[in-house]
Amino acid sequence: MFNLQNSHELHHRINTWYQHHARDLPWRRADCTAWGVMVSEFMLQQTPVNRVLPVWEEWMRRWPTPASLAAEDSAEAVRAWGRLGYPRRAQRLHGAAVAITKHHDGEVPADYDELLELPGVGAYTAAAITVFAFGRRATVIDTNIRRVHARAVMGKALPHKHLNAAETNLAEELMPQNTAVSCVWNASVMELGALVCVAKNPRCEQCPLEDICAWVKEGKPQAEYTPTGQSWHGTDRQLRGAMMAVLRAAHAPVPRELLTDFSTDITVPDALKVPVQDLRKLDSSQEQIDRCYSGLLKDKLAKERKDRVSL
DNA sequence: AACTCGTGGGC
DNA sequence: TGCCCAAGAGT
Repeated sequence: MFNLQNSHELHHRINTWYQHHARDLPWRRADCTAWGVMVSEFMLQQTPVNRVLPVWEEWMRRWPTPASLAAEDSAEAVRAWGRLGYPRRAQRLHGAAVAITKHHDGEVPADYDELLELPGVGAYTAAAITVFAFGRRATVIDTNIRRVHARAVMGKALPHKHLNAAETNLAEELMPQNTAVSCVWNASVMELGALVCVAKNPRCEQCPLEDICAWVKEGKPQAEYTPTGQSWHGTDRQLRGAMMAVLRAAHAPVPRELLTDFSTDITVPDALKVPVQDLRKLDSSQEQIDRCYSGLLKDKLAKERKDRVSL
């Protein structure tokens, strides 16, 4: 394990690397609002930067403040979310905008605990907004940071399956005391994990820590477990994703048949520009279809009458 | 604590 | 090609 007494060496190396290699992302610019940072953090949950960029730009243009989003129906948020995935994030972001408008005078709160109260904001997002939007001192822990810590400090190929107290304690111990330095540190470690210390085929020759990395020192031992893959083909998720595509394209309630009967040819109204090829590839049981249909209603991605569905 | 929730690029 | 995985949150 890396000697924590030398953590200032880590700070200096990684922060210096960041000065030269950080991407110029719009939500990192000085003129980006706290709301802009918040929107980016929601979109970046489990979604790569390159796919977020164009959607974020559109959202900022359309909803420059929490109040402007809160004034819309949540269905518009889900539509504007497009194919980013995990559409409940759009609902939660809309819900957070409503809460900010109602309880925080329309301003994104700067306090960690207040942020945590907002829908869709967990430990990571609350810390990220605290640090990146307000320049306050908080410990940011995401998948990139966990991986860098696991390798450089612990000498492991991957972090534990689930974030635990030991990892959290380590992250807090590694935090620079100085607030301004700590903010750069959080961004730097995350960026290093995103660009260099990546999950597969890490670019160690580009890493500022190569000569002191505990994992490299140990000869890059393999992971102690193999991550369980996320199933997709033939699952409810695939089917629900196809249904969501239909609902996003529709601006009026959709007949149940349009969502559930795609065993043969589907006649889609011209006004409804739907990627039906996604639907036709599916081979789902009626039971599965019903389950997904109910799930959409249950998730309030759809509502009201059960024979017609809308966002 | 373990599962579930979408989507698409990279290898 | 098929599998891996990505700035997590909620239950």
